[in-house]
Amino acid sequence: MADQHATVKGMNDILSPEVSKWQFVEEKARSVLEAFSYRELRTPSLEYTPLFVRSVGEATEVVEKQMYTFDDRDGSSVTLRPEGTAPAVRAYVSRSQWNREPVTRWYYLGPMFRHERAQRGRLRQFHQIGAEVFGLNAPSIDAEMIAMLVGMLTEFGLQASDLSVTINTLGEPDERVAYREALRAFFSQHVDALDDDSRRRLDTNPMRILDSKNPDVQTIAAAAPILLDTLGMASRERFEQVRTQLQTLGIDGETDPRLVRGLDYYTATIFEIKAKVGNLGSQNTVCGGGRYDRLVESMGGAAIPALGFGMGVERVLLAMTEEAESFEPALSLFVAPMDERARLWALPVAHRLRMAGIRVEIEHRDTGLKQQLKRADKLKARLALIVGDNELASGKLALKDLAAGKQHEVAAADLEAKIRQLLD
RNA sequence: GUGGCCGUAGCUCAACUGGUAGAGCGCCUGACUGUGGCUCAGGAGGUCGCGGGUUCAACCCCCGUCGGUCACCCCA
Repeated sequence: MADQHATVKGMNDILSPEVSKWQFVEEKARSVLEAFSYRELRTPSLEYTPLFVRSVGEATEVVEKQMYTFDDRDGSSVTLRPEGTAPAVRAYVSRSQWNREPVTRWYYLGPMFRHERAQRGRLRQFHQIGAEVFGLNAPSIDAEMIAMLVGMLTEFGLQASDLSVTINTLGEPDERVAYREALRAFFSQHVDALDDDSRRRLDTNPMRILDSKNPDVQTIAAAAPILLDTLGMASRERFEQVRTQLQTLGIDGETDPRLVRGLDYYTATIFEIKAKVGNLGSQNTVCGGGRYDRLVESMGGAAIPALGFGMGVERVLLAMTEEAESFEPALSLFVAPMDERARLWALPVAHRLRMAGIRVEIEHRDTGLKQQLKRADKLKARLALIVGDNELASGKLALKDLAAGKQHEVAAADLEAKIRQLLD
């Protein structure tokens, strides 16, 4: 397949009927987000490289080896966005949004790019539905967002019982730094028992050792200090309030003290939702996010707290077990002209119906009625309009209800009304 | 980035562990000339992912490459 028709590895065409499932998810997502008072934000796909290096973090996997970075023609380094928060923050800061609006809720929907080893649920061009809230730091907004996500996934047709919500808190940056040192000290005592990955993380990000899947490392990690225990009263109380309010909203989120995030900007509450159903492989995290209370300020803005999430559209689609075909829109009417003259007469009729919002297909090829009805059937048309010499002569059109097998004689003037009546 | 498995018609797969490819579904056409879904009969469609090697001979063996997939890693 490495020919001139190949797509770039990990990047796919999306066509019907699959695209119908995409549209369904996108429409549902939009309506839920709009209901929660978010407005859409559209940012460029390409940004100057330092934006991601500074916000996502220099030592993160994403920045170190997954970004599509190249020199633009003028020599400046640019990067295809690997995630949506940094561009949103850039947009927020660049127009001093906090001066215009104390609380900003933005959502976005679009392709992200990460050069990873592709597998099921992990593409190089993948799509995220995401949102950011700037200017709020009450625990209730954290709970609101998580509950909204569960609600959105439910709207997609997933059962709440098939989702698992995990939450944790990373505390404030200074608390995190202290904890990191504590962990480093702890694991340093057990260096001999650590695998290579974990040893490497001892320097770069000791918190990641905690969610190692190596059983030996897990045994040691079980005795490691717990972040939550080391946090100050304020952080712990805040987290407790998030948990309580989540319960109020009917969400039973499980606290996982080992949950960490791979992007550096996160603070305080972080969360993840996994889907336990569908065709997801090991990549079953459907969405994740958290607070990033220092990012706006560190990007040159005011000290504005914020939080956000990213949801992987491909993964949501895999979790949804319904066939893509079932999301395909039905064809309302197939117009079958018997010959050139009939087609000439029928085309403007079809045009008017289409402009009236009815989904209509008309045969443009010279083919017999039998073939046309077969085609109508294939297209799952609800109705067929037969136009031939008889109809043109009598002025009575033949409108056939394909499912019922009943044919109706209709005057041209009554056509639209009759169609709407039969479609109900 | 590391390791395993896989790659044959549009789709799902088959071809005695070497002798130059088949089925089902789908698609097209027809079964007395203006009526579909069922049935029947025909038909089109494959450089066996690509390149190289071994061999008298390769879809089947070897190497490389591209793609997919699973696990690790990472994350949405």
